[in-house]
Amino acid sequence: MKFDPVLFAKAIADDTRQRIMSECCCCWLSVNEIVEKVGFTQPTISHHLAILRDAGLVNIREEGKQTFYSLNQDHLAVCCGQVMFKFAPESETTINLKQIIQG
Amino acid sequence: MKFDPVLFAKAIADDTRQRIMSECCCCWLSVNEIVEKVGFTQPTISHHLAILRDAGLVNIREEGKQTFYSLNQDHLAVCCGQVMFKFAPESETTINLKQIIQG
DNA sequence: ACATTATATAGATAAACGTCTATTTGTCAA
DNA sequence: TTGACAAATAGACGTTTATCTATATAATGT
Repeated sequence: MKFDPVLFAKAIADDTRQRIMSECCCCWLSVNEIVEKVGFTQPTISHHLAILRDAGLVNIREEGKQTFYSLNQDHLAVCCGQVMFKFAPESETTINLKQIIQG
Repeated sequence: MKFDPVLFAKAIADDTRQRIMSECCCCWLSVNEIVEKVGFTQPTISHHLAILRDAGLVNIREEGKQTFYSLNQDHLAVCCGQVMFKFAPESETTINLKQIIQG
């Protein structure tokens, strides 16, 4: 369950995946709905969703034939925070963020 | 000067670059010092430093023959914040961060 | 001027990645 | 049980990327 900053960064380091993230940032979408919105083939979208899933960045809900995805905003925010703690420990923003989170 | 979340994510999405970032996170190092610490050839390190430079993630100081690099912690923190604002706008952490920065 | 040292750039190569088509798996309705 | 639909998986292919060796550029010391 340990945080892997390379896995996280690789997961978000692609234009198509960022478009998927934008589309299902704040709502649940089926794979087909994402396909229609993003404009690649269904296998390509499934491939990207698997990468986001492996990084823990999406919530998944199966419902009959369909599978719905939504972005896991909280985990994404945590990952960004971890990157800040690791690589920008002296930045004011990071120090303030740490105080918020820890109490 | 606009923020490009794909460029940023790609820049940090590599193990070697993250090792470089760790090494010169909080100090200035010459290219040769980074080469010794990270353990790849000098051209490989220069290649990665160029990618970090293009993403605005390093400060550069030329001094005679040598070039010193240090991680731009503030810009890194800003980029992480931008990713949070864009993809996790509803997360508590993001909302709190926004308040810190704006007020 | 020349040799030396530090860094950047060019070019080659192998591995990783993104996309596609084809197929498989699983669910539902008739 | 069959047919239709949704999603995942397999495999192929072209592009990008990370690394290396070789070379160029630039600064310093003799």
